[in-house]
Amino acid sequence: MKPKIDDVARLAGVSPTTVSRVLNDRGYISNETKEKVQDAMAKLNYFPNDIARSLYTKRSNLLGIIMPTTSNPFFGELTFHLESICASLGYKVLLCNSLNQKDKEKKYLDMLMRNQVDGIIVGTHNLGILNYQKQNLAVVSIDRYLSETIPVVSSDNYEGGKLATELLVRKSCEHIVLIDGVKEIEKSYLRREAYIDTLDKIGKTPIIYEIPEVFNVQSQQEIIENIFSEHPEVDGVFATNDIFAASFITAAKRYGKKIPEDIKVIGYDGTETVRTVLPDLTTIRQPIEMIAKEAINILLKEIEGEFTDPLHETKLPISLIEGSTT
Amino acid sequence: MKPKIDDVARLAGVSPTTVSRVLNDRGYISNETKEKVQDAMAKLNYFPNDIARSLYTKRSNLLGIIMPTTSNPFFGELTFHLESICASLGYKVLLCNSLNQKDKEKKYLDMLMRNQVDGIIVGTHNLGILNYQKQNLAVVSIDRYLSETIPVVSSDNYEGGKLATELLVRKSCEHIVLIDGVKEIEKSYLRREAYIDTLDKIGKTPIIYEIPEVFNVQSQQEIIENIFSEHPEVDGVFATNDIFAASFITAAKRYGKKIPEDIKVIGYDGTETVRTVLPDLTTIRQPIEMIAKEAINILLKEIEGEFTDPLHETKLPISLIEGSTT
DNA sequence: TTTCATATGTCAACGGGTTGACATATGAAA
DNA sequence: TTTCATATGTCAACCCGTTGACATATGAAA
Repeated sequence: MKPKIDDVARLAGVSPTTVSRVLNDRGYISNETKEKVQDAMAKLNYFPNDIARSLYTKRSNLLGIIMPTTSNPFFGELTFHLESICASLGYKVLLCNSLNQKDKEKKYLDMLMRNQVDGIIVGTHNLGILNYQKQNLAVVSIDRYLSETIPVVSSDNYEGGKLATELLVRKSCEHIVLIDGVKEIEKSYLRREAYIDTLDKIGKTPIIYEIPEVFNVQSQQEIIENIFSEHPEVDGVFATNDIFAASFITAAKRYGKKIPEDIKVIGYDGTETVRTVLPDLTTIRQPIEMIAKEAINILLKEIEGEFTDPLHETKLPISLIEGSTT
Repeated sequence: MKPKIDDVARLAGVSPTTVSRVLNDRGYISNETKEKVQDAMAKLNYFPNDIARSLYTKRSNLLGIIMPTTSNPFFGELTFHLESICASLGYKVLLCNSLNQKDKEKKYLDMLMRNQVDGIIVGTHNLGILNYQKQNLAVVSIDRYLSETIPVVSSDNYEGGKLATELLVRKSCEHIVLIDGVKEIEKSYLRREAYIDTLDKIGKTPIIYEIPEVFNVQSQQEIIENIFSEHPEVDGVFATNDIFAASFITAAKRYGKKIPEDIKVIGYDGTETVRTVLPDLTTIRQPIEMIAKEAINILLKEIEGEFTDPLHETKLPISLIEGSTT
């Protein structure tokens, strides 16, 4: 059986209250007693039961992180930073990979509520559910507009979309295709809007390809290949994430198109992984670590009840990284 | 205040015990009562407190996952699969990114113990700590030999290393360099051993480059660049992960070397991300999902106490994916 | 000598849900 | 009419650590 506080007390020859005082650094304890207790804990291999602790204190120090999937480099890196920061602040992280599936998100949310998480960081977009379940729960969203009461942290998507499109225009692309995710209600499409606006301004027509199953490589490839038959004139591609961009480049090679000579390509995200594996790719880099920091900042304020602004939105700066694909 | 079981009971007009009976599907309950209770729960937005529940049942249904970093595509994908499978089995996951740092791993382990996890899945290699802290804790390791009592799940690293090296030999490479991580005590180096054995057999000398900070892109690049000055004759490279391979290819380009004409390169892991971003890369693919499944299988058996074999090792099949870099 | 900061003990309530023991009531089958 | 499965209630103990109230003891400063 696992040792409990009474076992420690007995071995150390003190009362359970004293052990608790040592554990929580409360009241008066002599160094001598403190050491005796710590020795006993070490000897017994005692770990205080945080579950019992949480029950009494009503603070779980648990945060939920709901992401589509840590398989994706953007979310994988985001999750890493989020968790690292949480750990440094004494928060523990319950990880949820929802794959953007509504039913899974619902289940995960339920699970997080039952586990008394102090807050939730959301990187997926189906959680309209949150509205009425919210109650006092602290929530912060990354890059998704979930509801009017949930603060959003994102990078400057409009600026990013503008920078990307303008670069292609500046490089004399005449037929610029956008490869994007599917337009859904809960998600803002600022990258797309910037693309459309920028083309509008110079009298060009947007050509948009939507990839529905973000995490299904197969269908992704098929849709991208359609571009070559349906728009053989394409000479510029703005992909709203680097994976799409990479898939396009692969397809382009198969179709005998040279990059950047025949077609210029710019991606989005600029994750470390893609920067390492495909350093040539021109992309818009998101400040992933900064996003993580800011999201947690806001969430902690919500948890402490210091946060009141209902329509809070944080836009962090992006940067253009020019490789050799443009 | 959050509603509790008594609030639900009051609203439904039943006793708390009856609510508990509904929650746990225990004893006799009429459908009518069941519905009344469920309605009340819905109305109050009640979530049973899993913390209180765990305290009594002594089962947290919590698993700890300790990985170096989810930023890395291999571990990101592994974490995704592990978490997904856990979720489908009713287990919750506490995520830990240790960056392979001993002090962090120690802290994480401590945290997991305090949180009464039912088991731990380890993908890092510093946990000699586990030996004496282990007690009754169920642990399974992925690809690392932590101690004699901890089962290991991995893919067939020796076979993979052999396949990779043999491919380079078959493609007439004369000077084959291995790019590997740093050799440490707790980790097995079967990929490296296979490389050495294979070269030995045909009378060639191994040339090994070790990259210490797996997650520091900077130093990684520097070490790799040394290859060109120290071994300009190199015409084949076996990198023990795809990221190293990609870094080498980048460096090779900078040095005016053509791949595969001048130098042939094979990587390791074959993650979806790298397969998408750099599909040309020849690599040894690990069955990541299968590894995750098997690890959890074993862990659950340990938790249920059905597991006895102390020296358990599972080797899953790898496969060669030939791209155009060899 | 008095006073007070320091040091430790005892005790019980508390957090929220679970469970076993036991009581009671109803309606259908034997 | 008896019996029993079904249905629900009451009650208290339990899980484990925390905390406040209160008692007691010691030694040093005033």
